[in-house]
Amino acid sequence: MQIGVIEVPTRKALLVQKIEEQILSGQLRVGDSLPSERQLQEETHISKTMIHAALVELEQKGFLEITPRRGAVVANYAESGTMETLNARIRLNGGNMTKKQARSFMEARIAIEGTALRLLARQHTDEDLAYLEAIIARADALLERDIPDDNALADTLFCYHRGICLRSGNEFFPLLLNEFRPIIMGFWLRSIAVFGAASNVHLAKRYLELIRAGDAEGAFHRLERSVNEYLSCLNEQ
Amino acid sequence: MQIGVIEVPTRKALLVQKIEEQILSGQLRVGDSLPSERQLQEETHISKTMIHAALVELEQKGFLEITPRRGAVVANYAESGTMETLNARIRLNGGNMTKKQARSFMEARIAIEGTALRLLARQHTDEDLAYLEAIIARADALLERDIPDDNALADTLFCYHRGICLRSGNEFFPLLLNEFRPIIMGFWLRSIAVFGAASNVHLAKRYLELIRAGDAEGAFHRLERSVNEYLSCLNEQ
DNA sequence: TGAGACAGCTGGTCGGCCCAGGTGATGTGA
DNA sequence: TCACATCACCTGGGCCGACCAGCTGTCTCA
Repeated sequence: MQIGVIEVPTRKALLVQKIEEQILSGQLRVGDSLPSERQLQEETHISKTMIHAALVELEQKGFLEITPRRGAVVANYAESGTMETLNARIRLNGGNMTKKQARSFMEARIAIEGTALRLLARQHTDEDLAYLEAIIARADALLERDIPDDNALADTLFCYHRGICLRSGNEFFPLLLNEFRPIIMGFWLRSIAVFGAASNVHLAKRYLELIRAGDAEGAFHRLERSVNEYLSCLNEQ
Repeated sequence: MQIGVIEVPTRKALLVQKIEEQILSGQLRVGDSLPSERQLQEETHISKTMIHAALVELEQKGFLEITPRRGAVVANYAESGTMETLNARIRLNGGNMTKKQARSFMEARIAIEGTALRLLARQHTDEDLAYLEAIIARADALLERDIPDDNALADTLFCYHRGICLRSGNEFFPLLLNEFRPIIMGFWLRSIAVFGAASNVHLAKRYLELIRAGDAEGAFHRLERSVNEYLSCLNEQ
C-alpha cells in the first residue's frame, strides 16, 4: 500500500473546510448569519486576520455573502456559486456526483466540448493535429507500461480534450475545462475503470480521425453517443 | 456627464494589479521567481501581512504558484488559468475584449445558454415561467424610471439569463454564468448602449414567449440571431 | 572527507491598532 | 405618548510589526 505525501493543512484551510461542511450538511442554512469575526476568533482561537481571510475565500467560492459592517450570511450557493462551489460539494460527497450532477456534467460536456469538436473539425491546421497526436502518443506510452497508472492516463485524457478546446480557437473553452478539472479527472478515472484504459484511448483516436476528415457532425455525434453510453452504464448500477 | 462613485483603492489591490500587469505585459515570465515577501515589503513599504494576502489572491487567480518556505513563481496562466485569469486580462485592457475574445464569448454563450434555452423550452413548469416573469417585471420597472440606471438593468438581464440556466435543470450552467459574470455584465452594458434598453428587455420577453410555446429550436435560433447581430455590429466599428 | 549543527532564509500566523459605517437603546422635545 | 435626534457599541476592512515553524545552504569539527 501507498501512503503518499502527508501535507499539514493550514488553520485557514481547516476553518474554510469546517464552515463548508456546516453549510453543505445543512447545519448552516441559506440566509443564516455567521457569528461575527471577533466571535469566531474567540471560539476557534484563530487570529482575526486568518478568520477574515477564510471568510473572504468562502465568499469568493460563493458560499457566503459578506456585507461590510453587517456580517456574513450563507449565500444561495446554487444560484450564486461558481464551479469552486460545486467542486467543494462533490469533494465533500467523497468525490461522487449525484445522478443529476452527472447528467448535468454530460450536458455541459456536449455543449462545450461538442462545440469545440465541431469548430476544430471544420477548421484545423497540421499543427493542431500534431498537437493532439503528441498527446495520444503519451497515452499510448502509458498503455504499454507494465504497471498501469490510471491517474496519469486520466490526466493525459484531460489534456487531450482540453487540447481540442484549446485548438478550437475559442479562448473560453479551455479555461472552462480548467475550472471543471477536478470533476473531469474523476469522470475519466471512472470511465477508465468501467470501459478500460485501451477503450478510452481508442475513442480519443477516433475523435482525431473525425477531426482530420473534417466530419464535424460525425465527431459531435460520436461524443453524444459515448456520453449516452456512460450515462446508461451509470443507471445500471 | 456622470463622474460616479470614486473609490480609494487599497494598497493590497494596487499591489495585486501591479504584479498582474508585470505578468501580463511579459516583464515577469512564466517560471520566474518573485522576490520574497520581505523583499517586497522593503520595496513597497507595505506590511508583510498585506504582501502575503496579495500573493495569495494572485495564487487563487491562477497567476502564481506559492510553495511554503520556498517562494512564489509565475504560473503558466494560459494553460492553468481559469475564468478569473481571463477576467483580470480583460480588466487590464480597460474592460475591452479583443475581437477574438468577443467571438469566443459569443460561441460560449450559444453553447451554454443555447443548450439551456432548448432544455427549458422542452420542459418547464409554471413555476419556472413565473420565476422569469418576476425578473422581467423588475426590468420593466427599471425602464419606466425617469433616470435610467444601465448598471441595474444589466444586472437584471444577467439575472434573467442566469435564471434560464438555473431553471433548465442543469446544475452546471448557472455556475458557469456566475464565473463569467464580470464579462457578461460588460456585454450587457454594451448591448444596452448599442441597441437601447427597451430593445434588450423586449428580446428577453421574446425568449420567454418561445419557452412558453415550447419552441426549443426557435428559441435557440433567436439567440443565434441576436449574437450575430451583436457581432456584426461590433465589426462595423 | 563526511556528518551534523547552525544561521539565515522562507511563507504562515498572530493579536492588536484605527477607521467608517450600521444598529439599537436612550433621552429629549413636541 | 410618540417621533426624532443622539450616542455608545458593534460590525467588517485595512493595516502593522512581531513571532513561529520548517527548509536549505554553509560551516564546523571529528
